[in-house]
Amino acid sequence: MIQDTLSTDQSRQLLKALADPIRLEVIHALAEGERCVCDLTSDLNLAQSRLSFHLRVLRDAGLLADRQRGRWTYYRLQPEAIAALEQWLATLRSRCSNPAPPCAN
Amino acid sequence: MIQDTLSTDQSRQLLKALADPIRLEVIHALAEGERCVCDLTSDLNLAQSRLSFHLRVLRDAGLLADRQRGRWTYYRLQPEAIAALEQWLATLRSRCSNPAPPCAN
DNA sequence: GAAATACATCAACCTATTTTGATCAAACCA
DNA sequence: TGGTTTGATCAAAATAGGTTGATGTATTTC
Repeated sequence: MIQDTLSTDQSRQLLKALADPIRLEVIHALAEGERCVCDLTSDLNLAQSRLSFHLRVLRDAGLLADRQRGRWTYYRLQPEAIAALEQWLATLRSRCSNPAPPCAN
Repeated sequence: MIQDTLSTDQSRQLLKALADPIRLEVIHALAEGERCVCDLTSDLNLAQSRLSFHLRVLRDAGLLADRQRGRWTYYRLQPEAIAALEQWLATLRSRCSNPAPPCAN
C-alpha cells in the first residue's frame, strides 16, 4: 500500500515502473476500468507471460491492485500512487528551486 | 529545453533519469547551487567518468544545464523539468481517477 | 475424474544500461 | 613549448532488465 510520504526507494520503484512504454499502455487500458488479464492480453496484443511480468512490476510499485475471482484475476489502478509520486516530486523540486547563485567565475 | 507539455518520450527520459540513486545524489548536491564537475567528483566520491556519464543522462533529460568556464564545466539544476514532469503525472492521473466501476463478477 | 482455461513463475536468452580504465582535446601554467 | 588539469568519450566487462517458450497450479466444466 502506497503511503502519503514515499521513501526514496518507493519513489525509485514508481519512476522505473512508469518509464516503460508497455507499462504505460497497461495504465491507459486500465484507465477505462478494471480488467482481467485475458482481456488485457488481447487488447494490448501481448504474450501472456510478457503482460504478466509487467503487471507484476506495476503491482509491486503500488500502481495496480488485483483481486482474484474464480479463474480470473482483475487488475485496477491505484491513482493514489501517482498522486504520491507527484507529491514526492514537488518536495524534491522545492529543495531545488532556490539553489545558491551560480559561482561568479 | 524542457517545454511545458512533455512528449511521452521526454517523460520517459525524465522518469528514467530520476530513477537512479546516484543521479538523485547529484540532484541533491546541485540543490546547494551550481558546481563544477571536479567538486562534484570529490563531494560524491565518484570516479570521474562515472559521474560524467550520469551528468550526461541528467542533462540529456533536461534536468541539468551546464556552462563552460575555462577548464571547468559548471552544472546547475533545471527545476522546470521536474515541474513539467509533475504536470505530466497530474494529467496521467486525471485520466486514471475516474475509471469505470469494477466488474460485478 | 479428465480436459480446458486463466494466469503465475521459471530458466534461457537477448538487449539495454552501468561501470571501469584508457585515451583524447581543450585550457591553462611554468 | 612542454607539462598539468579538467572533463568528455570510447571500448570492454559487468550488471540489470525484458522477452520467450515451457511448465505448474488453481479453478471450472463436462
